[in-house]
Amino acid sequence: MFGDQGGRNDLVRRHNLALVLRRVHLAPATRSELTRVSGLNRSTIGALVAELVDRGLVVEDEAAGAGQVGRPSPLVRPSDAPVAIAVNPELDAVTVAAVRLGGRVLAKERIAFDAPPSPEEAVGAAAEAARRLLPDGAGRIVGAGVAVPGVVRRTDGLVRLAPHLGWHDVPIAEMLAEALGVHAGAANDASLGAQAEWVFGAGRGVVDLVYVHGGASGVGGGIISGGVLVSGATGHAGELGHIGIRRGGESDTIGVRGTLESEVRRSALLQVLGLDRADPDEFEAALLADGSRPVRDEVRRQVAALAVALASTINLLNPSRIVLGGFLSALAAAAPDRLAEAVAARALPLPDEPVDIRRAALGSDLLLIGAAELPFARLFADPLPG
Amino acid sequence: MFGDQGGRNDLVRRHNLALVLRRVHLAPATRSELTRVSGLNRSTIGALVAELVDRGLVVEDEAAGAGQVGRPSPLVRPSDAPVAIAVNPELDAVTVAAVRLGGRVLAKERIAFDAPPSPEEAVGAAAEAARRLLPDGAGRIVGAGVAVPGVVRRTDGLVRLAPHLGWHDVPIAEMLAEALGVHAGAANDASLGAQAEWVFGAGRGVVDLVYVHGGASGVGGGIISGGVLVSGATGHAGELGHIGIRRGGESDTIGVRGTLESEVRRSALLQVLGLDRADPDEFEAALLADGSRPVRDEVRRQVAALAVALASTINLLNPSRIVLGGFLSALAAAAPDRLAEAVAARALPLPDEPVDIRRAALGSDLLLIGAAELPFARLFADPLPG
DNA sequence: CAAGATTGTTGTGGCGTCCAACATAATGCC
DNA sequence: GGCATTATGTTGGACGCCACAACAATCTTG
Repeated sequence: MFGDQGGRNDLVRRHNLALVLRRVHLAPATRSELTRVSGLNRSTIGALVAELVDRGLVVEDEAAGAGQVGRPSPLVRPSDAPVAIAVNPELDAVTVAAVRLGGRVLAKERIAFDAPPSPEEAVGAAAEAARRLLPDGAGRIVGAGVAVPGVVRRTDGLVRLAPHLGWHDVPIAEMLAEALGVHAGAANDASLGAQAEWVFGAGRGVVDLVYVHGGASGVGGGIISGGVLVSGATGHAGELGHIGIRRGGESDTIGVRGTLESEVRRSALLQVLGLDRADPDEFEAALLADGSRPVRDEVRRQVAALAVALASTINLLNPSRIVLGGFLSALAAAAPDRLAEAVAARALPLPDEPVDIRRAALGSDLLLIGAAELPFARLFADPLPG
Repeated sequence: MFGDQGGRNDLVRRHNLALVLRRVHLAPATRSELTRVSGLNRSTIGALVAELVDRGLVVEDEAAGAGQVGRPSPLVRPSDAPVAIAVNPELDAVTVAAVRLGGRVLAKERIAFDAPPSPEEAVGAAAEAARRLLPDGAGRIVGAGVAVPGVVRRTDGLVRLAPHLGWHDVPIAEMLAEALGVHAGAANDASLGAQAEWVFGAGRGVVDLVYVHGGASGVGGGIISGGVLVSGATGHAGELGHIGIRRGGESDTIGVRGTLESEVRRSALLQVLGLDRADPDEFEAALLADGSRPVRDEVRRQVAALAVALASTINLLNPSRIVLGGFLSALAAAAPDRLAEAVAARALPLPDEPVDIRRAALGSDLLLIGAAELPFARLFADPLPG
């Protein structure tokens, strides 16, 4: 908690405030629940909650008593006031949302583009949308976060490389902070998706988790180890798409051959399905419905490739759960047993410690919820000035 | 630091004691240096050091003043009294050592075996050796650690699988604790080697590190992320040997084909070198001296395979440094540029953030120093009762 | 409606660190 | 050699934070 620094007493206070706030962010809880999970004294929890209420970060509902004996404990829920601006630039659009604590998407807007938006266009669209989404007094913006389809340096939100957008060394966080007047962060989209699934989705409560996201343009992911997001030295850990799984093969988006991303592609599945484009639900329905030979073969091929990469990841990181998102979720649904068997065949032979492979639980708001976690994480790190 | 628990004042004290002790364990430091790195007050550092001295964990040397203006600051060094027992069972021997804080190997003993030692034999040999290494009053045993060539559950030191020793679900830590009368831990040998290189070797000061160890029986490793050893859900993260890198190929020690361990093998190098067996120095000398075609080809083949696995690991974890130990150190030395280029070709194209690939710095004491870190880590977690 | 149970509230005490003033011990200049 | 300067150890008092205990509040149960 204090890192390499010496701990002072006021840091204890900050830590405990963050603990309560983060817990309430995960899910509303009564004061007595907070007391139990934190191990702190009732009186201390009372003081902490009171301070957070003072700061406008949480609210207390009187209602609670659900048939329990004893004095009812007030339910502590995140306040509606603090709002994070989440931005997700893509090939053909920029999506902007206002997100409340608890991962509640308050309002969302999609601004279409004909060509990939430039950084300036994306920031401009985000700033305008933010003003529309949050008319005066509708909330207090605590920060902003950008989910970028590319390699992002997490420390300062510099987009090192976003091939599909054509961005290269773009200080997107800085630009957005300038435009909005609040602090902004940026990170890889799949890595933020991982965080969202971890906090609110299929990875809830799990401490060692790997999330793998299959997007139209490639495969990415995120790693949570010991309850902490693994960011790596410069913050772009989690690039599962570039795991090497075979010799030769086709090239992926960064020109490397035989990687997960070059073998497991949504476009190849669309092709055998005879579809031009499809939204996630249509895609999955088509994949499950079509039992033709070419589709079965392609699914088998891709599941086998995915299994190699997952097994490598499992042997490397020993997660207790793997969450598959994007089109990988549909791919896994098309052959779940085959996938599980292929993974088990290549992973360490510990049959009584099987890895739990699941489908992502969050829908289209995934990346926006994840992007909002960037400013919220800052809030948790130091709840008071916010 | 406090995990999910609420922080209390006495935990701050414990944290700060551990901070000082761990820092002194890394390298002796003056009190003023401790003040600077911790950010704590002079008076607080004084009190913390005094308490650690009281407990017999550190000592203060009067000498220090190296031409500096001002009152000289006493040098704080780890005490000689606390000793950890380190045990490393292998195919043909059990090595036991007494290790002091600071990673100083006080005494070492190798007990030879004709057949792989059984758990009982290994523990018996360790207990006997410990008595010989530490006659009465030569120190206070703070705990024991076992470096096992196999898959070990870190939480309780259960050997899940050690194929070369023929061990399966052996509670080795428990057995050793029973025999020695102190707490004992156990972990995978390569993972402990990673920790040793991180603390005292080529990974010193680095916060995001991957260590890869090439042993006679296979390839293993360890991951440090954000200054914390990644242990995974059950503590056997770091099995780099079983990363899949190609289709087909030979089987590795757990029967999977086309893994790093099946492609990069010491025995294959020994074979082309025409050697039956060789110690590490002889092996490296022979590899560097022999420029014949078969040797060059085999080195190239293995370097290429290693590069695929390293690049996958880099893309997954974004470490700032990779340390190669065991025979991989010699392999890298035989073709350093080729390795660097092959890795760069498959890693994310960020040429200004190159990964620093280095050879291990610690010698034959690596695993013993790493094993000793297990009990020492416990000591740091709670310095007082120890 | 009373007993029992659980939780919020309040005031006191202990613990750990910071701070400021003072003491100590080196260097550097004369 | 003596004195100013500088850096650090040492000591006592103050502040902040949490635990604890006693009391108050409010529910369920019979």
